[in-house]
Amino acid sequence: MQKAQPVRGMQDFIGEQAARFEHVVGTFRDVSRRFGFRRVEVPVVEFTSVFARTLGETTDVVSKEMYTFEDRNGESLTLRPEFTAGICRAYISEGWQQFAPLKLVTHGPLFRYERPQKGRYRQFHQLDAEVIGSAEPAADVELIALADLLLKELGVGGVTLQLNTLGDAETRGKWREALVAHFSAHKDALSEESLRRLETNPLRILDTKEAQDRPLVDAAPSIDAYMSSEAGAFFESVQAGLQASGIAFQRAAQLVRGFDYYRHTAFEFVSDALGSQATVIGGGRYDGLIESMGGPHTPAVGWAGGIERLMMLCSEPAADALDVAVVPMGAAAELAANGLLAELRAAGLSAEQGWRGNMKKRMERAAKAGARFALILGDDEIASGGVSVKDMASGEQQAVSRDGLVSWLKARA
RNA sequence: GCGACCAUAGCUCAAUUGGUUAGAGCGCCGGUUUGUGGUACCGGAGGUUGCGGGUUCGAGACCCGUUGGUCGCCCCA
Repeated sequence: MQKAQPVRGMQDFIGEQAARFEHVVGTFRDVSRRFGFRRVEVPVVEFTSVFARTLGETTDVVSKEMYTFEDRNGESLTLRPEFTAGICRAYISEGWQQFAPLKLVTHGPLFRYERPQKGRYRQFHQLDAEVIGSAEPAADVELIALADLLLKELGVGGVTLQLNTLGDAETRGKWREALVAHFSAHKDALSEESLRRLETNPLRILDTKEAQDRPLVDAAPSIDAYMSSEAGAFFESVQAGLQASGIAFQRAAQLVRGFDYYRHTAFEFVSDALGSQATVIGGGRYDGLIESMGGPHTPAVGWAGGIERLMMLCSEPAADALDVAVVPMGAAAELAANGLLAELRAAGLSAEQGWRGNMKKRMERAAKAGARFALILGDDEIASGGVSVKDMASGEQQAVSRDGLVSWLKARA
């Protein structure tokens, strides 16, 4: 039999890792609640067409990088590689138009069939925030402010916000044409990679890592020259809103999104500590997506952030402390400990006991569990109707009556 | 899909240019103390050196394959 092992790119978390995961998700819940975002739940599995249609049937992304399989009815299903498409599908099929504008958050596992590397796994986890049904730049500002506060509360340092605009449909189209014309005129100077992108995804040439492309990219036409007055005003408004919110950003002219449904704002919070997988939170406005999926024209903006990447960058969460460890000695005390534990837990205190071993062993377990107090319960205590309470930090020990025990502990724990 | 590096105890790592019964720290279990932890001392369990083949008198070490990991490329929704 094969040795038990996880599927490639899948991870198991325990201890500090699990605590960090919980810390990131818990902070996200808390911060998003303060912004008035509501939780939404959508399936992990969708019809393949939900993702294929929004991503383009022919791209690498669809053909090679999705977990796609046939179910027993021969239907092509896909484990979600992102949140947005599924949420938009739900928006259309559940008639959530009636609730618009919607401020939604969710988090959970996503799946991409890729080669694992630093901060990139086949099953990974993201936080996700979307505003659906609002065309106002204020929605973009609020969404970015949510991400900004989240990073601050997590204590993530060394992150900068990069901001760009892709303009409206008209601006984007003209700019794209100009870029294609520019690069096509200098094909002989382009790297092989960029030549390929010229055919598949010309905007992404701006994102090149090839030094030889640098001069051409720097000389490429700027979107600003093609910006419609409406698109220009929108971008100005977003920038002014960020400034007024006290959120620092950098204009990143090379920051682009390949798909046509992206409009206006594009942004990424980029870390200087994660190697080549540097984006911690990325998002933008996708006014054309829901329409392209067969729904009504619906402006929307959103972002997603990788939980694993945030876990690597956030400050270490405080270890969970245990209020009370019960240390029973003898059969009568072990029996009595059950009632004592029930009482403590019902009162809101965290309490557990060592299930076996002599007193030394149980005290060791109490210390290892991080207990504030050890409650020693033996024949002497049962006879006197009290409990010996040891403060694990100071080592001081005193007798407390059984009747007043819970209130005594609650006052101190 | 491509490239580089890596794989020894539960974990982190040793093992002289290929040489005999593969070691240590931490952790775990037990004891010094059958009613006292965080520090001490003593003892113990735990390895077909990822897996398969090859070279050699002899392989943890060298070669080939394979699986997995790490980092990068492609891609990045």
